[in-house]
Amino acid sequence: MGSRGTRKGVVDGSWVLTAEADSGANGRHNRFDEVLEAALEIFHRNGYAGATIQEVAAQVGVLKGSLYHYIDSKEDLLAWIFEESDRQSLEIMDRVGRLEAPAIDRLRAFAEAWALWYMANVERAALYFSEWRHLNGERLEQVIEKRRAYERFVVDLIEASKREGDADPSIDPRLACFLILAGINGVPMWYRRGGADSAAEIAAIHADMVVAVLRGGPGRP
Amino acid sequence: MGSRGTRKGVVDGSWVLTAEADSGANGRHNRFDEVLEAALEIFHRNGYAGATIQEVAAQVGVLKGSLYHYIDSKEDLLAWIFEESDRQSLEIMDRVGRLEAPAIDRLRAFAEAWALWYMANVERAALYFSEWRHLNGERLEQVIEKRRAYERFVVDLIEASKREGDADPSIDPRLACFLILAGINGVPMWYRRGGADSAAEIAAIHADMVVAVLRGGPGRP
Amino acid sequence: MGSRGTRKGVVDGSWVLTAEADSGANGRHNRFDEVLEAALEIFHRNGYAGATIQEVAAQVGVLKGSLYHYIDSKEDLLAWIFEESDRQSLEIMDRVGRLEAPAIDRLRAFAEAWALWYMANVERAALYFSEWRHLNGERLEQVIEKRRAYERFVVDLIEASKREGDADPSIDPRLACFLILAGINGVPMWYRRGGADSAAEIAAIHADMVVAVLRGGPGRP
Amino acid sequence: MGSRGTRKGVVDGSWVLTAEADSGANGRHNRFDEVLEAALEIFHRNGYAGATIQEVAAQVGVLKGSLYHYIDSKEDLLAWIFEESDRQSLEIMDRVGRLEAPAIDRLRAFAEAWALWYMANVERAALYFSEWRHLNGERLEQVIEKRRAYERFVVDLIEASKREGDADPSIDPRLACFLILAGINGVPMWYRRGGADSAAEIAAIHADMVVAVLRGGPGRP
DNA sequence: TATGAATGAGATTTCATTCAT
DNA sequence: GATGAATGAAATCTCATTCAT
Repeated sequence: MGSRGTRKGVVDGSWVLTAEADSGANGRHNRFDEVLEAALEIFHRNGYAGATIQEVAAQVGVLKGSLYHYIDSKEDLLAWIFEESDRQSLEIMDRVGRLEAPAIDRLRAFAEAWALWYMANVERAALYFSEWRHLNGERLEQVIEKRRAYERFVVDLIEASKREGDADPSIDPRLACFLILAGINGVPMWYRRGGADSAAEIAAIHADMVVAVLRGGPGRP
Repeated sequence: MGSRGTRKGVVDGSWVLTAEADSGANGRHNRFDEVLEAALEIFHRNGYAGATIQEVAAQVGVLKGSLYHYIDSKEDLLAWIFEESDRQSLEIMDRVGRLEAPAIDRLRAFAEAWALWYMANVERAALYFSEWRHLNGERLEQVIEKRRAYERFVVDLIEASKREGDADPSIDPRLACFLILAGINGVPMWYRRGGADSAAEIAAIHADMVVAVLRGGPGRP
Repeated sequence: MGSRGTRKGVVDGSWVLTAEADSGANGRHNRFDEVLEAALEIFHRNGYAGATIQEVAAQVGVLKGSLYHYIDSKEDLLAWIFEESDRQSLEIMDRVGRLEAPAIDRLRAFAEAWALWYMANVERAALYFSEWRHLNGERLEQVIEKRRAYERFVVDLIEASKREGDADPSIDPRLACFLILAGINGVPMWYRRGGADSAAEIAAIHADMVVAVLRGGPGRP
Repeated sequence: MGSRGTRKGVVDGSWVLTAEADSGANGRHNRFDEVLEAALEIFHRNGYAGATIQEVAAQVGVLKGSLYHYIDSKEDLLAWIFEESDRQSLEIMDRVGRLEAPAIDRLRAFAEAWALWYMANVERAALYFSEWRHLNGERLEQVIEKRRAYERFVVDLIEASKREGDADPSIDPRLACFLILAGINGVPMWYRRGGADSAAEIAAIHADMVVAVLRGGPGRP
């Protein structure tokens, strides 16, 4: 319980609503951001391949030809959406990385923050994990590299937890890592903002699970 | 561990590899099944919208026009793939439903069976949960209806567990339900058949987590 | 009135129902005739270009590939249908040509017979005049040649009528000819076999009109 | 003869050449009209089903894909062509409907105007009566409904003529109606603009026939 | 004869993208 | 910046035709 209190510190921040709130906050709500937001919504609704530039343009309120004042290609839209997602993800890692606490607590903080971010940015997060294969060339490589960095970050935390005696030594760090990163992925299938279950509650459950699995709980005789 | 032995009984069956193994077993490897398998692979690789009939045809080894001997539309391919998935999902529910055991054990059996099926049929399962929106009309309604039936099945088990005193009374059944159903969804992001971690091991971990969360254990102070 | 009695002689004959009744009469109702009948119906329903071999095959009750035991191409179907129509048209000219009567009476007989044939074979006749352009090469030339022969036949009758003093000398024979041949063309738009107005009645009206126009009557002050 | 002079009043108007002449007259020759004109020509030449979008595009001078800037489907082209035809037909009825004259004279005016329109717009008119079956759904129903309205208009005129004592009481109004409407249908088979027989002459003959048949002339003892 | 799988050409349609205005 | 016409490549789908069984 006490630990949860401290975790608040981690997740407390404007970043939770970053994407949407940000642009509005400082009036820089320019056309380019509008385009990215429209693309985010449309891509989430129909998938990247199933979405059309025409739909994005309609969402913005311009004709499709006009979109090309802001982008060079459809893939640009996806890439720029991902860039913002990268920034937000990085911020989570930064905050957690700066915590002064046992590795297991930082892991819990990370799991919870991750889940919270996911739920506060369902469209963005879902896109981030399901549509990356539609990038090409260098961009694709960058995305894969970013994924590896996340993995290394979490794996390091897990191994630290094991060294500190807070995690079952038999735990496979990669497996546990993906449990944390990907376990929340099913959320968009059912999570509705403002539903009965608060995002905070769900995030806590997710973090509990992660810690329980790492500790190797009584559930495993 | 012993409990795992008995669980084997539940999940032990040809169904785990049903779709793929079946047709190969007895030379009835007809063209139509080949077409569905090819579509499954291509759709999984590129997504339904990003995949082309041309690619499916090439995978089968015929010209694109020839595919229309077997289907009426691209959507048909998706629908028929889903039909088989429905059949397989239903079988899991049937097997679990016929178990004579406390609800919490049946839940665990279900969670494990679900995860095992998922990993034995990663492409199929991933498709099942990510591409259903590309169906239209009545087919879309049917898919949604099927989803509701799964949900009801699991929710009922959870509520029975609560009545039988094996689950934390404060658990929200819907939330727990989606934990079971969707928690495994992230798996395709990283699971590789034949990797170091056996599917059975992963499924057991998943089942453990589910039960731990339902019991509300020491993991939640 | 008396003239109508003699006309009976002209139109009285099996040819009125030729196409359909014939094949049934002598049991030679073979598959090939069935195919032509099916094609006639389908081509009439959807037009030649709009009809598919598949539809014709379904009407016959075989698969489309099987049709090619009877034909070499889709165009063959049209050509053979036209061949039968040619035969039937020729028979009308023959019968009229053998009549011993003033030209104007033979013209009337022809107009009436023509209309009667048209109404007894609406599908065939409508096809005959609307789909000939879909023939190619020599077949197209033949059809056009046949049309010219009809025209000459009628034009000759009209000129004879003029010589015999039964037709207005100022009448343009070609114009009158087409009046006779084409004037009945609109019939399929509204004629329904077995309707209140008997085919005989309609044919008589048509013949009346033709003669009235040729005579140049009091209708033209 | 004098009566023909007054009839001029009915048919005298730009509408005779409306479609084609109009757009050219005032330079507002926009692309959309060009597309419709091209489609009209191509559809008339090959039939709707036998014509290709490719051919229409070539006639306009753009690539086939570009046509979809103006239409949503090939059927749209047909539908829009028909819409213009509807407008023109309606105008004829309007003009005739506003005439102050005995019903039989209005009928004659209608028959003549109808024939004149037909000959001034052969392609359009032929299409109007031969290709309507290729429309679907609501559009098909609308066309059928329009046809019924024409019929009612003419039937009403015929019945009025009977009441006014100018038409043979034994005439079947529906039959006579179709005589007027459909009797001119065969024209495209042989009429060539600028031929020896002026459109006006042919229209007059058609009107004569119609009136003669309605009056029940000496041709019918 | 009949089947049904396959072909291959071509039809309609879609859509990212360009560009003159 | 914005428009809308146009492009061109490619996608889905159709269909007459062939052919081994």
